[in-house]
Amino acid sequence: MPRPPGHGPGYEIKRQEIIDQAAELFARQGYAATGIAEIGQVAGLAKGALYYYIGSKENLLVEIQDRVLRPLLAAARRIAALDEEPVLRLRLLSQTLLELILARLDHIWVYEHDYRHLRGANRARLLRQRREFEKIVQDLLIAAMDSGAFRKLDPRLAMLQFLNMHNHTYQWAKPDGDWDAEFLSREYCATLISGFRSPTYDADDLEDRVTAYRTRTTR
Amino acid sequence: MPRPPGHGPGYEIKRQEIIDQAAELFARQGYAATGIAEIGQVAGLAKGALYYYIGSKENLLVEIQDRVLRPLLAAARRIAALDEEPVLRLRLLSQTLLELILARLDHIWVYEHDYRHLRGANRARLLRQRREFEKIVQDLLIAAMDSGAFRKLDPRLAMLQFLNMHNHTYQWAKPDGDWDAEFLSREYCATLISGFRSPTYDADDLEDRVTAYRTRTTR
Amino acid sequence: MPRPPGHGPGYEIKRQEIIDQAAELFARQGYAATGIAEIGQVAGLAKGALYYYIGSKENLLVEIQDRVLRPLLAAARRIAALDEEPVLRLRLLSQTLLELILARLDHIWVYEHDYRHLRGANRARLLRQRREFEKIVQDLLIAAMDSGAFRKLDPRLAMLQFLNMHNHTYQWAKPDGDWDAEFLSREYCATLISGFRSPTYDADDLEDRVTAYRTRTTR
Amino acid sequence: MPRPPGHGPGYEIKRQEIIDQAAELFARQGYAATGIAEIGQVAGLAKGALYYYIGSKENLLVEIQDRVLRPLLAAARRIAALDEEPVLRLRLLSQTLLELILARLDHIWVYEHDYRHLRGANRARLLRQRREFEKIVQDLLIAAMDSGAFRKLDPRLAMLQFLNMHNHTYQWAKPDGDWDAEFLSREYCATLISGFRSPTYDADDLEDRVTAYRTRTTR
DNA sequence: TATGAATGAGTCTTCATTCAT
DNA sequence: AATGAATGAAGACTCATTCAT
Repeated sequence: MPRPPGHGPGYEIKRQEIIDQAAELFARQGYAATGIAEIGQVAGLAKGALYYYIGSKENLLVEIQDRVLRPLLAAARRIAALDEEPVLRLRLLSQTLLELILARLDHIWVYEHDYRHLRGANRARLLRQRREFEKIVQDLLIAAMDSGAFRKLDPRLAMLQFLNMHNHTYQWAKPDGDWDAEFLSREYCATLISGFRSPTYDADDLEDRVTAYRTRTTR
Repeated sequence: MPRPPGHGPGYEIKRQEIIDQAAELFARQGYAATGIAEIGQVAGLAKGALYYYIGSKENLLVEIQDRVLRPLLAAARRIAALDEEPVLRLRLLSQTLLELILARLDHIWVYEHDYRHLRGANRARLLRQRREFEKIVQDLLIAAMDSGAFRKLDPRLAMLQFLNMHNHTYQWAKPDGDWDAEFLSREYCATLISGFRSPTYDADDLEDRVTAYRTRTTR
Repeated sequence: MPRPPGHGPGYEIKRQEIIDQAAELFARQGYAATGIAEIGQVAGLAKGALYYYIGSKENLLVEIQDRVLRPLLAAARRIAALDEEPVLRLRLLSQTLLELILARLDHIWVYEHDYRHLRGANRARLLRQRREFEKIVQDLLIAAMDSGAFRKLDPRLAMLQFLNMHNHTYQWAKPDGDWDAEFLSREYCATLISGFRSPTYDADDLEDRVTAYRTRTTR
Repeated sequence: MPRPPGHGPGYEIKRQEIIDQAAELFARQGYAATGIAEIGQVAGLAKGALYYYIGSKENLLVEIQDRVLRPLLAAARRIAALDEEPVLRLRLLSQTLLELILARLDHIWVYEHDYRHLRGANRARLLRQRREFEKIVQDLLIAAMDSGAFRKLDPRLAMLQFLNMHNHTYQWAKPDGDWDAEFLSREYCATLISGFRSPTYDADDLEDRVTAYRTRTTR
C-alpha cells in the first residue's frame, strides 16, 4: 500500500472514506464487476484525484481485507491469550467474530468473495493470516478437549464446523436484522458445544460465566 | 435458455462439455473476471463457434446454477415427501446436499458466489428456487419440533444454522478430501441434532435407522 | 450473378422467393443492418442452403437493383420510342414509374438507399443504368421543348424536378395507400407540366389524349 | 444526449468536430456500415478517447439529426408566424429549406437515410419533429387555399409534392453545384405554384415581393 | 439440396491506468 | 489536490462466409 509522500491532514480521512464507499460497491456488485469510474462517481472525485488517493484498484481490495483481518486477528490473539477456560474463550471469540461480521457486512462480503483477485504477495499474506486465525480456533478446540470439556474430536473438523457456522452468516444477515451478535453467538455456541462436549461437561452455566467475565473485565 | 433450432447429435454433448469447462474457470476466477476468450481457449473453439454453443455468457451461468438447483430441489422434494421420521429425513437431506457439494465443488463455488450476476427473469427464478429449498429444510425442522424430537426453536434460525453448517463446506473442501459426504453428514447432523433435540429425544440410534432405511430401499 | 451449374427445376423459384424476402428485410432495416442469419430464418433455410441459392449477400442486392432497373429501363425505352407527342410520352413514363414504385415499395427503398453498398463492376453498371434512365427523361423534356410544348428550360434541372417529384414518393407511400399510380401521375404531371409548359401550350386535354392512347393500344 | 459532467473548454469544440467527421462518413457509407474504428481514425483519436467525446454511436446519429431538425424547425416556425401572404411565406420556407440542404449535404444524407437506426425515445422525438415540420408546410398550403391564392387541393398531397420536390434534392446536389438555394427555390416554387394556383392568382410578381420583403427586413 | 459446425475478423463499448496541467 | 484528456487492451458478441458430409 504505497502512499505518495507528503500529504495534507485531510488525506487519510478522505482515503478511508473512499475505501468505505468502495467496500459497499464491491459487496453489492463484486470486485471485478465494479469499475473505477463508478467508485469515483460515488466518491465525487474525478479519476485522476481518485488515483491520487487509492493508488490502484487492487489496493482498495487489500485495504478492505486488512480492515477485516487486522481487528479479527488482534481480537483472536487477545482472547486466546486470556487466562480463562477454553470453552469460555471460544464463546468470547465467537461473539467477537459475529460482531465483526454484523458490523461490517459489506467488508465481509468482499473478504469472503474477492480475496481471489489478490495477486502475489498480497494474496500470500492474506492466506497466511487466514490460516493463523484458523489455527487459533483449532488450538482453542484442542485445549477444550485436553481440559476434558470436549470429546476427542478431529480438531480440524471441529474447527471447520465452528467456522462454517459462523462465517456463512454474512450470506443472509441484514444490516438491521433481528438478531445481534450476542444472541447469535449464544445460539451457535449452544449448538456447537452440545455437539462437542464430553458427557461429563456441564455447559448450562456457560452464559453465567460469560456474564461474570464481562462484569469482571469491564468494571 | 433458448437455443437455436436444429442441431446435430453431437451438439448437446459438446455443449455440456463447454459448460463443465466454464464452471471450472468461473469457480477459480469468478464469473466476472473470466473472459469469453478464455473459455473458448479452454474449449478449443474460436469465439464464433463458442457462441454457436453457448448463446451468451450469462447462459452459461444459468446452466451452472441449474445443474446445482435442479437435482438439489428434486432430491429435497423427494426426501421431504418420504414417510419417515423428520429427523431421519433431515439426515438424508443433509447427506444428499453434501454429496452434491462434494461432487460438483466448482459448480457450488459459482452457485454461491456468482448468482448476483444473473439478471431479470433468470435471477428471479433462481431466488425462487433457493427460497423453496430453504422452505423445505425449515418445514422439516418444524416437523421435528412438532414430533417432539426437537425443542421449540426459532425455525428460521434453526434452518440457517443447518445451512450455514452445510453450505459453507465448499469453501474448504477439496475434490479428493479425506471426508466423504456420508461422514460429514454424520458429523454435522450429530452436532446440529444434539443442539436442537429435546431432552427426551434419543438420537443415538439415528445412524442405525439410516442404515436400516438404506437397506430397506436399496433392496 | 454466378450461379452454380446444374440445378433442378425448383431452384430458380426458390431463389426468387429468397430475393423477395431479402428485399423486405433490407427495406425495413437497411442492407448493412440485415444479417444473413435473419434472411435464412425468414426463408426457413440453414445458412449453408441459403448460400447455395444466393452466392453472396451482395448478390442479393444486385438482384434487387436489377428487379427495379430492368423493367424500368425496358419500359422507359419502349415509351420513349413511341410515336407520340413528347408530353404524352412523359405522362406515360410518369405513370409507369409510379406503378413500379408503388408495386415494389420495398425494392425501391433498397434501390434508393443501398446502392452505395455495391462495389466495383456491380456499382458501375448500376450507375450507368441510372444515368441512362435520366437521359431518357431528359431527352423527352428536350423533345417537349423542341416541339414548343414546353418553355426553354435548363433540361437537366427540368429532369431533376421530374425525378425529385416522382422518386421521393417511396419515402411516404404505403403499400395500401389511398392514391394509385394513375392518380399520382395525373397530379404530378399536372403540376410539372403547368410549370414547364409554354404559354401557348394547352395541357387541358392531356388526360383525354392519355385515355385515347390507352384505348387505341389495349384494343 | 447525456454527457459526462465536467468538461474542459475544448471539449465541446472537439466534440462538434467529431460529429462533423462522423456525418461525412455516415453520408458516404451509411450509418450501419461505418465503424467506430473508422471514425476514431478520421478523428485521430483512440477508441477510448473517442467514446469520451461521443458516448455512443447512436448519440452521434442523434446529434446529426438534431443539427438538421433544430434549425429547420426554428426557421419554419419563425417563417410560418410571419405576417405575410401565405404564398410568400411558402417561398421563404422553400429557400430556407434548400439553404439548409445545400449547406449540409452530408447531414441531410444521414437525416434522410439513417433515422431508422434510432431507437426508442430518440426515434419518437425525431418522428414527432418531422411531423411538426410537415404540418407547418401543410398549414401554409391550406392558408394559401383559404386566401384564394391556391385552388382547392388535397392539402396532404400538396404538401407531399412540395416536400418531394425539395427533399429529394440531396440525392443529386453537389457541394459546389451550379445552382444555389435561391435559384433552386425560385425554380421549384415557380413549378409548384403554377401547378397549385387558382386561375385568378397572379404569381408573376412573387419574386418582386420576395425582394421587397428581404429589403424591408434586412434593412 | 441441405445441413450443422467452424472461422476469424469485425461489431460497439468499457476497462484500469497515466499524466500534463 | 484535483482535473480533463488520452490510451490501448480487453470486454461480450455478431458477421459473412466456407465446407465436409
